[in-house]
Amino acid sequence: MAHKIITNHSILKFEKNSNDHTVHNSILLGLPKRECSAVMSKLEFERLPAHSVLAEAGEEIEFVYFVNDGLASVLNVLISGKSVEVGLCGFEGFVGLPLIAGFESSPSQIIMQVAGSAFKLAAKDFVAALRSCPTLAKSLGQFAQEMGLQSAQIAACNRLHAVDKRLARWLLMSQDRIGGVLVPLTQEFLSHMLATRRASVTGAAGVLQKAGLITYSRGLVKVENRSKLEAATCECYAAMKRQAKKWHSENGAR
Amino acid sequence: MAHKIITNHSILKFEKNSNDHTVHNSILLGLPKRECSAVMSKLEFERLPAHSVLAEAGEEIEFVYFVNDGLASVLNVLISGKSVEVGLCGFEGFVGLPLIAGFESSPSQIIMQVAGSAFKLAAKDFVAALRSCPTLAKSLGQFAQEMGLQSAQIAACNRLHAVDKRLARWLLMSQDRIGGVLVPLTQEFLSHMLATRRASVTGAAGVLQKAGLITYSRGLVKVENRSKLEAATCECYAAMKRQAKKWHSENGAR
DNA sequence: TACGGTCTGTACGCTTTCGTGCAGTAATGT
DNA sequence: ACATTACTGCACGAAAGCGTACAGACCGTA
Repeated sequence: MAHKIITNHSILKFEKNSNDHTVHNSILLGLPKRECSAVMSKLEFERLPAHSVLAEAGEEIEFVYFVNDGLASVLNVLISGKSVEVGLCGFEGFVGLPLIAGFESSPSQIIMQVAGSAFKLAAKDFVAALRSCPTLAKSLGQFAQEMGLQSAQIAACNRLHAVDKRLARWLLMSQDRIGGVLVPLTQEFLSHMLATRRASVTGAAGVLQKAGLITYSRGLVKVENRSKLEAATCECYAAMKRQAKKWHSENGAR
Repeated sequence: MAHKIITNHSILKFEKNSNDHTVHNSILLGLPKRECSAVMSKLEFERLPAHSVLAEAGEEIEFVYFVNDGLASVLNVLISGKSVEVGLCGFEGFVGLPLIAGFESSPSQIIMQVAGSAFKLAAKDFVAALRSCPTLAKSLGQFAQEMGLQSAQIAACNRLHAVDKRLARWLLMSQDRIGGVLVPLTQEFLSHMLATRRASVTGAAGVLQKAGLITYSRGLVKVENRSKLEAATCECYAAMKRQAKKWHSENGAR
């Protein structure tokens, strides 16, 4: 037992023991003091277990979330019940984007894939806060562009690239957003993300594992060789990262 | 010759003979008088032949365009040279969205698929105008959300739906944006839009034609039965339209 | 220690799409 | 009128993915 591999269980324990309300969310951290305290005073910290729903497709947005930990997926749900992931959001992001344009319903379902936490705010309070916080509005506008970029790149990737490349991309994107080398997700859920059969995920994951890029077992993927994994994925991962970096340097430079 | 089918040639003649500078662009039409005249005074009308490039992937945005006629495609171009369409824009839209968030480069290539025209403005003049036109800023923010919705839905559609459904969706979306029943595009270009082989387009188009939904010949598709075409496509077309409609009713209702 | 639930590996036949090449036909230009 | 270009139809084997099913491995709990 002593040298046993880390399991879901131990991750959950760590999560439960944590009392950390420190702000990790990039958008909140980037606000000037005045706006930050104005917004923070209204925020409520909330733990988000895996698979909790932050927004339902087609429904009115009740709360917005500044994600602090964990990983949220933006999913497009089809009538058949199948879903396709069109975006990923971690501590760098925000859930509730339509509100910044004056829209009130979310076109996508957004769920936590990896348990975490967020600072939460009622939609109408958020809209009010937005009016008095220009920096916040700007940051969220930029984040919206980044999510659009993600959707666009994923649209291309879904069309042109094989399952194993897409899996590698997904793992890299996830790792960027949750930190650490462990990605706690079963093949079943990965198959929903990539909109493919679980059997295909088994195959793709097997390829990556045999190449020594990852190890995984029962719902826990560990990235063993990050740089080789980057080499094994399609260009889409690098393309998104490059454009995001470019945008932020443009923004910082003025 | 008398009863000959309308060809590309006749469309081009019509285009060239037209002297119409009437504003059809929805965003401009939606502006209050003050903003509209402020913006319009700086705009320059420009004819846009098919395949003209409005923005180059990864490059700085020089001009923005309020599309007035024709059809622009937002393309994600991959290293291989293949491209995937991630969005469509006609008279309802605008090219240059990253600027509204303070970003200066376009992640996508945007080209005219169907010849048309636009009102054009230098990027820095646009940024200046934006500051004094809140309604414009809001409209563009909303349009950005709609383009994000498009990308997301297309990402799902590209993953899950067969070529002929996607082709039908594309034709419907195009028709909505250019008006009329004629869509002047060759199979070769359609294959780039749908990121598939031209041979696959031939097959899919043949299916639609045999079913009496469209006729086409040498670069000109004619929609013969709109409602049946809507029945023949996947849910994605209706899903996008429904959400857009919902958003606008939410916006109008307040 | 046994059990039930969850997760993973693998196999089968089938459909769709891919990559490619070639031939036929309509429009264009000189 | 003729050559050239552009567009379309089709055929071929190869490859990838799909839907499905089943068995084995692992875990927590009783």
